[in-house]
Amino acid sequence: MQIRELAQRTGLPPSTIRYYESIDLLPPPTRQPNGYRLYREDDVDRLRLVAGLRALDFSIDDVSEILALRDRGEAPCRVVLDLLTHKADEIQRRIAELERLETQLRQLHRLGLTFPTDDVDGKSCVCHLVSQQAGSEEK
Amino acid sequence: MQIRELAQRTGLPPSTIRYYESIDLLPPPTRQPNGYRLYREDDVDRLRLVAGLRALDFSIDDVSEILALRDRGEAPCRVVLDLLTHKADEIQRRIAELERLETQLRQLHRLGLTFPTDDVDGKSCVCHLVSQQAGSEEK
DNA sequence: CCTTGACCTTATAGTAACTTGAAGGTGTAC
DNA sequence: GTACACCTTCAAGTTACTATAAGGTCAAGG
Repeated sequence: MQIRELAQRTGLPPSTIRYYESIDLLPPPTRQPNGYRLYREDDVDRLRLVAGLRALDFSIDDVSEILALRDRGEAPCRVVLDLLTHKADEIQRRIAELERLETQLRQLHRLGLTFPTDDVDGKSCVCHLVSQQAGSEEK
Repeated sequence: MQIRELAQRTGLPPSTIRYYESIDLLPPPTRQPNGYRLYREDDVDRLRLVAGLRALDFSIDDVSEILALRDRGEAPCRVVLDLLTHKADEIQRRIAELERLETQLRQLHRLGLTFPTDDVDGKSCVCHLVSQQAGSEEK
């Protein structure tokens, strides 16, 4: 099958498939006499695993590692399971962060509404509120 | 004050401050005879506004726009207020997405635990579950 | 035979927002 | 005089692609 069919069966655009090949995530496929890439059925499997992992927000590096295990004949399940937990925890933290952020934004908005919107001296302006965040935070 | 002090008072590393200058987000400061950058008090204010907006996840482009308004003597409050609401809505959507993702990850993990972890044929492996995501989704 | 259109190819650059590294100058303390 | 902590510029690296340019291939229709 040509690259377009592989693309359709995995949900990834051809450009991404070529990109994956260029970074050695996918092995170079055989070529037709005219130079076109020619894929086989198990390329679909492999790429579906990649697409699935990427949809779960795993990094390319994680995906590489999992594919490498798989290529060495080891079952990557244990590793994948660990990564799943890790990733879920990470996302939980990110959600908490974003929730804090959203609260802040809405609060600033409410506060901002109580100020005149054409005050340029910066003292009773929402910008003043925003500025105060800096310096009061660390990471 | 030198760049390090400005950095400490705004919570940004010196490299970021130089970067902001290089993309014209900050005006070039005066220089000491030895070539070192020399900042004034109101540079702290300006950079704190930038840091505050970035901490609220506003893009550099948004920040530029707000600073441009401020520099033209207009109060950016109305614009900032609009952006605040926009951004809060955006974050709300992102949170929903991440929550869906987290649920998926945990579910896969639970499912994965019910499978043998050393099965290489790929049929009863968590990898198989992951692969199935691709093709069944579209965007 | 020629053209149109849908494919395919490679290589290069652009995206966002920085960070890191190289290579070197400056200023002060011991 | 030599560590050391600053400072400087410039270039390249990061992440995961996407977009563009410039061109080759193939089948159908006129």
